[in-house]
Amino acid sequence: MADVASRTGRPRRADVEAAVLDATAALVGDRAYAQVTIDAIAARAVVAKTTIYRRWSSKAELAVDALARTLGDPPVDDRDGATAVRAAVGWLAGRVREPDVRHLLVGLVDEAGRDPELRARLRARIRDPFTQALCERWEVEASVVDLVVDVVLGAVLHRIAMSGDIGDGDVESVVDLAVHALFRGPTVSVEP
Amino acid sequence: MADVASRTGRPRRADVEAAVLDATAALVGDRAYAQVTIDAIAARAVVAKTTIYRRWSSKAELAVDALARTLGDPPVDDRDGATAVRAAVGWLAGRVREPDVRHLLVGLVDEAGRDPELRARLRARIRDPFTQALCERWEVEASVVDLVVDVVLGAVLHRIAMSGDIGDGDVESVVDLAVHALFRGPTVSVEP
Amino acid sequence: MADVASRTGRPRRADVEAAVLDATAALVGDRAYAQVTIDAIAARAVVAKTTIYRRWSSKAELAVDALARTLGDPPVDDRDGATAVRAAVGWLAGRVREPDVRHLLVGLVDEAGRDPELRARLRARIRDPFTQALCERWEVEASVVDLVVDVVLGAVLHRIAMSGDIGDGDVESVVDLAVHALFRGPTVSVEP
Amino acid sequence: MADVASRTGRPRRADVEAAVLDATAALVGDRAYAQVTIDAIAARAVVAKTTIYRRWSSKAELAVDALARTLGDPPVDDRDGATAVRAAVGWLAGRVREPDVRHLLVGLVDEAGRDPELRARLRARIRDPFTQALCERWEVEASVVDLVVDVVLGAVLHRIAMSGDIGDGDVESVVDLAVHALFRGPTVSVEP
DNA sequence: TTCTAATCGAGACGGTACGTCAGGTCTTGTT
DNA sequence: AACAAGACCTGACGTACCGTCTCGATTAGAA
Repeated sequence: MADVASRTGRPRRADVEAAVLDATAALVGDRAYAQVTIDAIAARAVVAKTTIYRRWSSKAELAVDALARTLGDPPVDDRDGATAVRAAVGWLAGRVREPDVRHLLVGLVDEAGRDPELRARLRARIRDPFTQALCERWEVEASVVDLVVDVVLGAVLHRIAMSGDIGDGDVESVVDLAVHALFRGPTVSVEP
Repeated sequence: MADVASRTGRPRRADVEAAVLDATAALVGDRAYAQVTIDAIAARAVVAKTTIYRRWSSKAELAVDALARTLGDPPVDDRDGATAVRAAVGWLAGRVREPDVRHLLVGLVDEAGRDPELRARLRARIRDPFTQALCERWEVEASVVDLVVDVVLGAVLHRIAMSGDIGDGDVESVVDLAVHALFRGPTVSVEP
Repeated sequence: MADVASRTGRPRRADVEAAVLDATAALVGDRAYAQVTIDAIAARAVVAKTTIYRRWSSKAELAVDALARTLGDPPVDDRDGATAVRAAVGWLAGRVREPDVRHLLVGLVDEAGRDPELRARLRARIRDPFTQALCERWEVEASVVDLVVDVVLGAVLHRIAMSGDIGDGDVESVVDLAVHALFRGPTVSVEP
Repeated sequence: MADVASRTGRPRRADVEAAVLDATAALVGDRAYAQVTIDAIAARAVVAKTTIYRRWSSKAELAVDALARTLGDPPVDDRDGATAVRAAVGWLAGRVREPDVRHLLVGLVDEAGRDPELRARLRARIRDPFTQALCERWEVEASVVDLVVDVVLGAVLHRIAMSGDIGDGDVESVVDLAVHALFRGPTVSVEP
């Protein structure tokens, strides 16, 4: 979406964006993203379908923004480095277990496979902000954090997709695994 | 599918199954799972659509079988325990990077989120055989292997979905991470 | 539409065509053709929209068939030449005054202006059969009959479009005018 | 349209009306009335869509005015009564053969069927002026002229709609037919 | 050999969502 | 006020795919 509004013409309704994104998140909390129709989103947001297509060129773009909004930012944490990082990663893992975040992310991962632009958008809006937030506060390398994020998100999503759910213990395990790699470095091979 | 062929009536063509599964894998190698239509599969396999639906009740079920067939079995390995296990997990990670396996799996993960039966089928045909193969030959607990598989598959898939590709080094990292957990136990440090 | 049904595959439902054409005529009796939606026709005929589009490539083609069916054939007439011809033309004029025939014809005339194929279809299905029926029974030239038909239909339609209705006397006048030309020849100029 | 300009506020641009009507006529010369969008007219007239809707309440009203402007008035003719009347009717027939006049009229006829106000407007702006011009100069009854006009316009339009074009001879025939009725009276022979 | 029952090919069918388009209304800032 | 620009709502469009169905034509084993 354009960052600068054009100077002329009727300005865009300011509340439309939030209404549509919230409607999307709400509907996606009940059923999977593929089951949520643009018409249903429009109806719930009390907005015309054409208004949605004027702002987002596809369902996927809309989903990225809805995900970014629903996901939110990790809570601030003043504790010691390792502890705080672990908390942040754990928060992310917890968010992905929620139905709305999960449904959006899974649906997008499916479509991202066939759309490079969507991938870039997904990185820019979802992963990068989280990674940056961590890097700004503690001394960690961005590329390593990216991998940690992918491991955590991927593992949790895949586990739920395969088993319908994931236990608290398994989430802990995955987070531990990833954070351990983050600090010790990921190349701790089993062989001597 | 029926295990026993009925005694009367025209017998089913024996070569149909392989032709359809191969056609599915071939088409899914080029485009994403959602882009591959049943009609296209039927046309490529030179088979009627009805013939497909007589054997598989839905596109998803067909995809599971196609995935199982395309994925194949891990190569036999006579080496020492830890080394062989790592090789097996590494082989799995390598297979998931291939477009056909990846597209099928991602598409199925999407649908599995809203279909418990599909989840069960997916576990039974894809994850369990692999887990069993490992458990039979080496002393590892099934539930731990399951988690390792989910971590590896999920991480690799998610990485590719986010970045379009995954480097050899990152694959190594993920496999190391997972195998390390497999032997040390995943509960490295739940408490701070 | 294809005259010969293909030998293979599920045969087309025989009653669909009549149901759709009747539904079209019925709906077009109430409102103008442009106001009648394909969805409404499908709903009234208890048929899927796709089924309609399988048989008719556009709303206009459907309308031509609906018009041909609704219009019907001129009643048989054993009387003397001139009298019978006048009766036939009068019958045509009377039919065009009916809302369903009128709405269909006006809507088609509008679209025919931008579609040569539709024009040909319109001639073949509507005007030619009527002209032929007259030529077969009495000694009249086809091209002259065509012109007479165009004069009668055009005049009645235009009159109704301009005034909302046309009186019985005016219909008589138009028919007389046209039939007079038919027998005396149209080139009876006012000048000597 | 308002007859008196209000005293306060910015005065209306005087050249807008002509620009819009000309743009309409020009666009309608190429494609059919239904294919010409208000946005296209606005763009061609270098005028905002709101400016158009401030003057005309609908596309149809605009089209009526555009038609009246494009059609123009019959040329003055000082010859003897019958000859001049025939020339005037012939001029009208000739004008209707032009693409712009024809497209506008056909499109309006379609819409007039469902809109009584449009019918009245069409009569007042198109048919009545022509009829009056004839009545003022020669001794003919208005209602008869109206019928003649409807016959000529209807016949020519319908002929073109059915055949794509109309030959000069056929136009002559139609005009002769109509004018003949005008002078002899239309009730040549209602009874057999 | 004839009968029987299931398979196969071909394609019609119902249903659901898609993304687009045009008419007409409304809301800004500018003249 | 009028105007330019463009957002907005409404309603219909024609398309695509899924999964079901109905035919005629096969193709075996059973009677």
